[in-house]
Amino acid sequence: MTTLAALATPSPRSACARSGGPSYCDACKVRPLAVCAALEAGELHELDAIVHQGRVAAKETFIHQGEDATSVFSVVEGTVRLYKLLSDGRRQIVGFAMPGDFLGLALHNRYGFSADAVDAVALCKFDRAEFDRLVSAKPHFLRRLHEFATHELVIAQEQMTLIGRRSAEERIAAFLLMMRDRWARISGASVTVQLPMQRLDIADYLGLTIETVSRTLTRLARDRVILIVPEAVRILDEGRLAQLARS
Amino acid sequence: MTTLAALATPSPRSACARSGGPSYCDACKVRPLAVCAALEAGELHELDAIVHQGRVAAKETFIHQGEDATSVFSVVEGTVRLYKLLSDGRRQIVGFAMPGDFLGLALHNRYGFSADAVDAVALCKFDRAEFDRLVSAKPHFLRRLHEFATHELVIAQEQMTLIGRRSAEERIAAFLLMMRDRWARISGASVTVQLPMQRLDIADYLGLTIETVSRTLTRLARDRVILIVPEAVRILDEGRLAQLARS
DNA sequence: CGCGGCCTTGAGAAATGTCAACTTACGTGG
DNA sequence: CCACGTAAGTTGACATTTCTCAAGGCCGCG
Repeated sequence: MTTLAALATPSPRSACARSGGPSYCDACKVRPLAVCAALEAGELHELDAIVHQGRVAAKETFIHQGEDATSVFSVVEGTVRLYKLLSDGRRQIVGFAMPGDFLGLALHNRYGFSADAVDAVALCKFDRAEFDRLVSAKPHFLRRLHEFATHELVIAQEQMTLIGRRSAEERIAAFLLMMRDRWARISGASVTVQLPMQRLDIADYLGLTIETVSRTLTRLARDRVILIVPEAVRILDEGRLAQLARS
Repeated sequence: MTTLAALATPSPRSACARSGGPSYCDACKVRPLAVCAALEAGELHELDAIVHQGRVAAKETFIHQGEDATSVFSVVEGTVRLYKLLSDGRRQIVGFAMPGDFLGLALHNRYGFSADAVDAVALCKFDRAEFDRLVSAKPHFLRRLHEFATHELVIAQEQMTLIGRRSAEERIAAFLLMMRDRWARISGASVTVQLPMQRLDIADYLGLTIETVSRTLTRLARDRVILIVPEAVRILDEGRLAQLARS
């Protein structure tokens, strides 16, 4: 139910998404994408020594906005939604974290957002203090973390522009292309864009309502720009979609 | 007209906002707020050796979205607006930079936004390569930069929530309180909130139109929550304003 | 004094939100 | 294996906020 309890597999000192065999981060499938890529083979065991591998079931919350930020995470598998809640229940999803993404940048040691697993998620969890110690000892690791933060900031600024200045159709088109590109980095290009999150999540990410998302997707499908399939969307007319997103 | 030309005062190796006397960063009025605070007295001369002090007149653009990110900046005086332009002229202001703020976080060495001076701006400019060299040599400086980036990210996420999920009135109220708090850090608390930017800037920051901003401010003034004065707003009923912002 | 930039105000339009009904898919238990 | 219940998604009718367009006011500056 809470952060730690949600991380079912206890296995401390286990590997970062190891695929059997000796438990070391060097077997990790997402390492090239993750922050860990900054560490060389010889340094990996230091990370290995403090990592806790975990799984979070779909819909479980493992970061609670406002709580003490005692851990940081690296997503190995699945999709995570990061969001802020207003007192009256309105929600803004500030990002989706996917394999390779780093979670836990926090100010004043408090989480600024909550995080749920969208589908089944596997992640590497680190105690913040231990992680910090490692980061302090390795400037190139800190540099990579800083690159990740900078990247996040750039994405956030683009998201502001999307939400603040673009129409519903433009937002949806841009969202689909963004998801396609993100999956492409992780698992290769495809015209089928996996959408593990539900309509409500898309709505709350784009600053729209679920009905507007549904109607807009339906319209794009009617116009043969996309094909809606369960858990995904197939892009039929990439040029048109890109045009809608730029506009 | 362009980045470098706009930085009128040539004076290389001058101080970061020095107030007369020997030209060194240790006379800088905003140093405690700026990234430079991470450097100790003994290290300051290294920064001093690569800083170029500059001034940018109101409305001049000194960072152009998409161009090579050859410099980074620290704002000393005045207000800067950072924005993204869409091809059809729509604009989203992604932030206002004020004294102590750091500018120039960039991905792939391209600026992701443009930046203009809102009023007369004084800033410290650094060649990115030289700055990077200094950062690489001083992990505690990198750490401070990372803290700044993290802070920016937190702000950006709040801004997303503001734009994506709050009404015009809530946005305006939150904006006024944010500006008040930012000025408080720089120059002390006051019920008079300086607003150096024009209505159009506020609108483009909050994802609204200038008319909606104007109407909303007028309404708040009519309800005696604020008093509108030239270049500023006086907060009359802080409780009410905070309530509107939270809601 | 008159012009131009900025701001305000009003009237009507448009995009998106709200509310409600209905469909579809899926898992559970009879 | 079917019936039911529930969660997610879609669609329609209508409401509301915000935008758009247009006019007018204020004020500093030439």
